[in-house]
Amino acid sequence: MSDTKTRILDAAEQLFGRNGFESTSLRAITTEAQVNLAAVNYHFQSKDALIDAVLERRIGPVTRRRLEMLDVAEADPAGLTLEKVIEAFAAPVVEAAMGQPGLAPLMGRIMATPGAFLERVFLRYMEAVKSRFLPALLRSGVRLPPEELFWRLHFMVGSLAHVLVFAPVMPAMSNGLCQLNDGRAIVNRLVAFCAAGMRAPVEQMEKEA
Amino acid sequence: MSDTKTRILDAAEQLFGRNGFESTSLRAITTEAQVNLAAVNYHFQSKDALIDAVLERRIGPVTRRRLEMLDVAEADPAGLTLEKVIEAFAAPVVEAAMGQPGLAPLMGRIMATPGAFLERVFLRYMEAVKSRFLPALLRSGVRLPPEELFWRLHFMVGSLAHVLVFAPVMPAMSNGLCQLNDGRAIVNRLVAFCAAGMRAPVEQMEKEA
DNA sequence: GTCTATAGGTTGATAGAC
DNA sequence: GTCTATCAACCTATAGAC
Repeated sequence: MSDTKTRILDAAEQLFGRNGFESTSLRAITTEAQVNLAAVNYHFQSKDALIDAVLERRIGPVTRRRLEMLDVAEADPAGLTLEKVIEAFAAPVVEAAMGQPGLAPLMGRIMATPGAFLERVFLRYMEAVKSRFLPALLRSGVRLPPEELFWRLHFMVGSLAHVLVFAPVMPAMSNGLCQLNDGRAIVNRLVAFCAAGMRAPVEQMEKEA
Repeated sequence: MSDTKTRILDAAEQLFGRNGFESTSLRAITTEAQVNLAAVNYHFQSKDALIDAVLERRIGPVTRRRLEMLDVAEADPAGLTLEKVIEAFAAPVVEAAMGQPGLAPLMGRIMATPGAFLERVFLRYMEAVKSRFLPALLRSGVRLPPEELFWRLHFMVGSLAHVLVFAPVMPAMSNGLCQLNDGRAIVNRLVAFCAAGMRAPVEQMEKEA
């Protein structure tokens, strides 16, 4: 399984996460993967198709796991808490990211980069997630005006994306205070923070003069 | 004031925000600014120096405003609430970003991109912010283990950065539900969410077997 | 200060031998 | 499937006329 194609995918994943898609040259990838430059265009057709393949390989399993966890949580409607819904959203991506070194920033980049790449991913995977998680949030007892709910979901995704993007530098940034070896602990902190934020009282808007 | 130098800065700001630093060529900038290609290297010395100038122009005022607002809040120690501290952190950047169309994604990108650019900005501006805001948080009544506090600050910055990065596409992404014309309203929502998150009870960590 | 012209390097992609 | 060699297009930066 350590054939050329896989080695290219592995190297591309690391470098895309570290430097972004457009700043990563095919030459950098083939050097890191120790394969020939032409191998990229043989196994994939273009750099764009390689990007798709890199995303495809990781996002599919995470999306499936998210929906699985949500299924489990929703199987017991009475016990469906806000925390369980948020955990189903956050845990799969955090665990996947922490399990494979260098994967986190790529995941974060996908969530935090608007434009062509996000749309490509969003339309293909996130639509299913959104259509399942929004109703689940409501069923879990969240009572918010639609606009407020959308903003708070946005804040939540931002927290999650930020954790992933900064994962490689987090220990250094915090002077060793924050470590990443325990993905479960990170998810727990994130869930506690976001659940409390979701339950915050809705600010009354002042009337304009 | 609409001289060549300013036109370059304006165009660079827009394009850096939209496509990132490395994906934006000097040609794209000079075309957008309707100036000659060589003007960039005349007025600035290099692309790297241009990036610095673009950042410098916007971040300085925001940093000053942040510290000003914190000064005002801390002038009345009894009334120093968590909300006021978070607002002093978030409001200046949101208001600056919303005031100038196209500026938001650049601000978000600065906050959400680790690596050379963040370090350049972080060391020059954020160190002052951090050294003032962390103590202010404690004085406002936050009682958290240092590790937990750092994580929650990280979550908060992530929410803020995400709002900025996605500002241009937020209305479309929410099917028109979330608009950006009222920066104050966004800050209020963000403050409510993050303050509640900061006040969340600390999750008890399970002992490892 | 503004321009043209160009140097010198890197990129993605491909043709064709093995 | 893997390689070398190469193309055309792009990039940043600069030299030098005006």
